[in-house]
Amino acid sequence: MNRLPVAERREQLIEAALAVASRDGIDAATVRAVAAEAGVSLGVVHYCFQDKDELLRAMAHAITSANLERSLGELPLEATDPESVIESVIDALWTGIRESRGPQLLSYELTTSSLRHAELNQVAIEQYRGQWAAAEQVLDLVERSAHVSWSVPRGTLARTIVAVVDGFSLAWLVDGDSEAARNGLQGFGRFLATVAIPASLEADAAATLA
Amino acid sequence: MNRLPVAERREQLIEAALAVASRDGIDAATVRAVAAEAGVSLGVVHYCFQDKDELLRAMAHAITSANLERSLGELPLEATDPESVIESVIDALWTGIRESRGPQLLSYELTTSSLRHAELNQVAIEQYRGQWAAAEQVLDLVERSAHVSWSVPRGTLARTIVAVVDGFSLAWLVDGDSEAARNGLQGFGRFLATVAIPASLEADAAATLA
DNA sequence: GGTTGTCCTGGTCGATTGTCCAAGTCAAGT
DNA sequence: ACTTGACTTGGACAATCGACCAGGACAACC
Repeated sequence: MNRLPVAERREQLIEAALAVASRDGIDAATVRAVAAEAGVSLGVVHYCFQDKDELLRAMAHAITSANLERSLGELPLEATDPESVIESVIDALWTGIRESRGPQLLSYELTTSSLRHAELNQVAIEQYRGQWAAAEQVLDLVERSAHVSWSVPRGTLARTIVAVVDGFSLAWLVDGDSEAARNGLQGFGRFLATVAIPASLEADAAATLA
Repeated sequence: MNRLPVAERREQLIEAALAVASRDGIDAATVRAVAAEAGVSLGVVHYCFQDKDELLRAMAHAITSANLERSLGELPLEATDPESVIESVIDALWTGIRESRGPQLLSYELTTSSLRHAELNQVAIEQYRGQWAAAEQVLDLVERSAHVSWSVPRGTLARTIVAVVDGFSLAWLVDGDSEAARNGLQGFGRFLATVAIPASLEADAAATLA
């Protein structure tokens, strides 16, 4: 095999761990399986990572980042009325989820594992801090492109968004009913629209005054 | 130790497995740990269960039943207006959840494990079929005691309820913020009230006609 | 060309796991 | 009292795991 500087080898092993764990579950991501997936001999893993836990933490960090990029990457916004903006945002979000079943399931496995094993202590809370922040960014986006503000505190609303997406995603992982998940999320989107108050009047007035 | 007929011994072992797994996680529920928790020697487990998987399936069935009983057991209903009924139902439900952190986390561990391991294939879908049915029963209850019907199909609404409760529960398991979870669920309850249409007129009319 | 340090090899170790078994114990029925 | 069958015991087994190490291979630099 070709020699690599340790930093690049780490990235490769993280990718391999992600592939194994997404495909076969977190329990299948043994040191040996990861080494085999990367086409590397056993000792390399312990040369690049002190622990198996350090590898898992790095993998968790990687998948969390990937999830956030996927959530915020697309978002084509053309419409301006709140209902349409929210609908298209949810559609893009849900499409991203349903196309990554393995990583999605792995995320929940990581969350529960983190809550049980002290070595992965910070993983779960980092996942959710990231998701809550991402949800707030989505709220910002809708605010700006639909010219609305929210009648509910942003933090509360962001937490609700994450909870609802989590809940429907989990149910979809179990029974595979994509239509039910999509419909449920769109129903939540219509609720979201009811707590969006048109800010055009006050905003325009403020802009005019300035 | 005292001798027991195999049926009772099975129940005892299921309880022991539930205790170990709720306290230390599903991975800690090894055959040896369960036997030790029950104060029984190693071979007894394989005398009562063919597999470790059969024990885990029995444990999953037990915790699912327990969760459903907990969700439907209490529910003190005095108020008659939809908002109050829904509020008290959600309060009781959330109280039940926050007082059983271990079993709640174990439920999610079982769900993800079921989705990865073929031996636990049916566990997750049974969990959710039970929860969806329970949510429909709660909707029935609210219907009858608040004299409303729903402007959204029951199945859809039940699925949404389970998703929202799941989502907020998971977030609470991660960051432990009980107030945020309670507020979020009550906010969802107020949304639920908006899709409840007062059926008193038609119901009374129908009753009068009959 | 020799030296130094980085990177890789593949085998070994102890611990833990699920599974199995030969033997022991005890209560019930004859 | 004795036999039968149900229940229990505790050790042994192979498999798998994370961790470790002595040494080989290679590139870069003096």
